[in-house]
Amino acid sequence: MPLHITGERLRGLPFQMRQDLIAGRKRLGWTQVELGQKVGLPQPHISGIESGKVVPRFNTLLDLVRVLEYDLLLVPRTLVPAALALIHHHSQAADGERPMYAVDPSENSDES
Amino acid sequence: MPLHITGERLRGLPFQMRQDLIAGRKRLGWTQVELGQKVGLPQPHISGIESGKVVPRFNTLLDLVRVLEYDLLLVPRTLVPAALALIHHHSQAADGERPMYAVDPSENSDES
DNA sequence: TAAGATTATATGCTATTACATATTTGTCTT
DNA sequence: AAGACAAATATGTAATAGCATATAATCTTA
Repeated sequence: MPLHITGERLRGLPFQMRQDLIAGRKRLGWTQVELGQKVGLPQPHISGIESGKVVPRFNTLLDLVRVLEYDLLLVPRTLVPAALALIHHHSQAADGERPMYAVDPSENSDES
Repeated sequence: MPLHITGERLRGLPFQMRQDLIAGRKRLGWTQVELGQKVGLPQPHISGIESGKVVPRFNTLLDLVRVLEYDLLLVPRTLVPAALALIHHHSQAADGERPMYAVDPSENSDES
């Protein structure tokens, strides 16, 4: 199925991040219900987050990231390419390390 | 019960991240008003975010991170130390790249 | 096909961030 | 001390994620 990014104004998390969350969950062999239980969220919420229908709060996102064995790094943009190279070089567990700036510009912007 | 440290229900962003946001803003020589204008937020909001009184929504945080020339990376936890080493090695502008997992329980930030 | 498991959608209701505005406090400079 | 700039605090309203529940759609497997 074509995922035309434009037009479909999903104000969900960046596409790549959602893919990483889904990949992380499946890598651990968890269902949305199981993941939800570990972070205290109902399955519909996990579904909404993964599908980009809702944006979780930061703390909720942090919980998800942590149980999925990820972490969020705040990195100076000039160093992002180097960090990415390092990560990709070691890429062992699929790809879960894209920067937010790499996401398609059409899916997020200032809401002013 | 001896409180102070734990139990401090600061639902703000992780201490380190707030410090990085502040450091980034000051590195660019911006006031809270100026930063707010660039992301479309009033000064009191910037204040609340920086002081840990409120947690911005993800998109708001992303806007702040971007204008401050940072980026958020979702990294497999096993690779975080390597990424940190790389970043610290290049440490150009102080420290603006701690991982969220690094904030220990004593992240309590009520310095008063 | 049928049954079960998994995921997606729908609806109220609650909680809290976002927002606007005003006020206050603090710091620095003159 | 006074003034200007910066940052923090306070209040009220609006928008939205969180939540619980129910139900549908999809996928898997016997």
